[in-house]
Amino acid sequence: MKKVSGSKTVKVSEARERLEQDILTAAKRLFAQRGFGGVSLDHIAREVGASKQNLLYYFPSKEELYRRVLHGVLDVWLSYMDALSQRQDDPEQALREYIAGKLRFSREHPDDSRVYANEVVSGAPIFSDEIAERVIPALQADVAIFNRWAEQGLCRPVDGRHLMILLWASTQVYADWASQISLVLGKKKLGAEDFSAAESLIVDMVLRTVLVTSPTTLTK
Amino acid sequence: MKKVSGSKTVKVSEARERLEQDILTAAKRLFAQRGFGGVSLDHIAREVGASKQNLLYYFPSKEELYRRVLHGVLDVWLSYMDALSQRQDDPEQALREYIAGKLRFSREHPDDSRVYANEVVSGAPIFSDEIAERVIPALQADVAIFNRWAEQGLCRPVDGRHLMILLWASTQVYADWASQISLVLGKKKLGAEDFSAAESLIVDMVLRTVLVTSPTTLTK
DNA sequence: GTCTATATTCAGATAGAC
DNA sequence: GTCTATCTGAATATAGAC
Repeated sequence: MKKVSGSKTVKVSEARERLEQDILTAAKRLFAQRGFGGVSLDHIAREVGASKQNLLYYFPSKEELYRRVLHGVLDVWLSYMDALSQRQDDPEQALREYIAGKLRFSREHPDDSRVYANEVVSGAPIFSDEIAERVIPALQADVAIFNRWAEQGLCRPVDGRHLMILLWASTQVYADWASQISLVLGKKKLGAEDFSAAESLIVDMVLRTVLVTSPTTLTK
Repeated sequence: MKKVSGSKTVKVSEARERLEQDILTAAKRLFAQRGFGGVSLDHIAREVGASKQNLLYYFPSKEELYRRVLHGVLDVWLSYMDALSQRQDDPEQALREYIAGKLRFSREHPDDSRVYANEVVSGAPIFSDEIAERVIPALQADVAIFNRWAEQGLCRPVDGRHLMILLWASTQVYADWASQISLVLGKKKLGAEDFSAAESLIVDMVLRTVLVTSPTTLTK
């Protein structure tokens, strides 16, 4: 459809895709906030100025819409966590970039993070297959890279699996728990300075724990 | 009612309290798994072998039931996080006990942790007042204790607020993300050995980061 | 593609008999 | 306290006109 050259067909198709995207975006925000069961099609439809019948023209069912949202979320999630494999020769730099990337994800895509969190907290009833097939291999690849560093004597031999768990936990919390963190920090919304304070601390802790040699720059 | 000495009244009252507790427990498990919007009164009622009308005799509405569940969850949550204030003279021991306590909470009360997580991820629409009144002061007290240690030179001057955030994130993740962590560790259910591995790593990282003097026992 | 109309099921909640 | 019956609204989903 996209490649049809008749200008009218293209226009219609573009409009269609725009609405489809709008629906996905609105659905993502609402699912992030209230979970699958807490959102109605009517609610999503009103958000994009359409009717729920119209919405069911684009997506065959609510669950299918949710799957589509989750699928997109996973794409984004995974795209932010390939830093370890990119700098396989330099643990310090790789870890720094990994932490920075995951925090950037929390900052730039909080709704994606929350949809994912909602699904995992619920035991991933709908998406366990895709998580097992796409997320777990990626995580295990990171663990493997870390373990290789340890074998090569580039890192202290800490448990790579638990280290990775700690890394997502401490970075994603800035998206998923933003409401409570705001209260603790005494501000309405988290800002760039909060994310960089978080980054400093996490990097500091991780490098102190895993590096054999003294890292290049740490707080004194 | 509880103090009435007539045996019949006591019995009835006991039965009533038992059912009320059963409802609260079942509701907690279901809310933990599917969030407020994902659970119906019918669902909860079936779980305890009662009718939903009967359930509404004990609790005036679904939201009120949810509030009661959340209130109980908060009691438990807070009871596991007063370790810092208990050992104000000894940062190392206090931090060790705090981490151990929070991990014990994740292990012993995963549903409580998940109900709380669900509520916070959703932006705490129903419970923000109680969180602001009960949780935040407790957290700020911990931050204050930590900052005092830093002033006294007992700890390095890291940001106490972000340190506390990292501490709940890295401990609660073992309850809230259990389904995904199980997949990474390649086992059906998390066991004692997984929690102690987590504890070792977290304690190791925190002590390396905040202590001025060398801690008593760390991995080499 | 979007609209009106509607089928159907299920939700939370209430009333009243026992 | 628990039951049957019922109200009311909302939810997902479908059918058919335009």
